[in-house]
Amino acid sequence: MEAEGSLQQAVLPAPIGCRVREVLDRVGDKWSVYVICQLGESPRRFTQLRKEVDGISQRMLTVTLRGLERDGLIHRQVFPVVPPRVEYSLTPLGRTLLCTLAPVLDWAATLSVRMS
Amino acid sequence: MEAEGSLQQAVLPAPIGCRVREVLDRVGDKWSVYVICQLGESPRRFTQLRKEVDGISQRMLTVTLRGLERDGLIHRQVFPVVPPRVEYSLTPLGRTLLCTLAPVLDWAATLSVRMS
DNA sequence: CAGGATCCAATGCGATACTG
DNA sequence: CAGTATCGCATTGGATCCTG
Repeated sequence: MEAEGSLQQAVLPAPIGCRVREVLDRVGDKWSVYVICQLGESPRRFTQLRKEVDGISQRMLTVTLRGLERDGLIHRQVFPVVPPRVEYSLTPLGRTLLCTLAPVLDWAATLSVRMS
Repeated sequence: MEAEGSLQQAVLPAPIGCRVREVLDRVGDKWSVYVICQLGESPRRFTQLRKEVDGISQRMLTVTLRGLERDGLIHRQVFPVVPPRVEYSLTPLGRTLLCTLAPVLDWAATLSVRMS
């Protein structure tokens, strides 16, 4: 990689496009970012997430959580009790992603205001 | 909206998740970000983009460009000549998005290194 | 050159039913 | 409670052919 400096500029080296795609392939689906934002507040249980992430099906919550776990963005902790209790939380890596996403959130918010 | 302050924190208010989805719905498809990165370098013609954005079909390039244009992220300029000449470029809004995306690029790059 | 139109395959996702 | 398994629909995207 030849240019790692001023990423503040609007003009970026081309190969970076692929990099973005890597990220988008991870969190660019319908629910991942939504779930990450929820876990950003505090650890959550399965059913709790299902209520908070509006409209998500039980299947997709499972699929999404599995994917995020496999990518090392969230941690899954099982408590060996009955009834089962499973808590999901962001890993340090997941938190860095959430931080990284913040400017994008901000951009989206600004855009929403303009388009009202 | 109740919290518009410190977006630098890892903990973000929940409703923001929807905001991210708005953005992801716009540029979270397979090719948009890729095209935006290319146009970030300089204006491009259709065929030129098709060569640079590796693997994109002619149909998807058309669809992607139309979408970005409708969302006000890129500008389409037609030169009334034969053979036709059409140039695409980022709008100011598109450039702000590209800037916003920079940290995400950086994050992805770091991640790639770790996972090698 | 820069597309529009059409057809088809792959995937994403929701609904539903069942389980330790 | 926290899942797994199966089905079927809707969307996405690629290939191909055609045009001003």
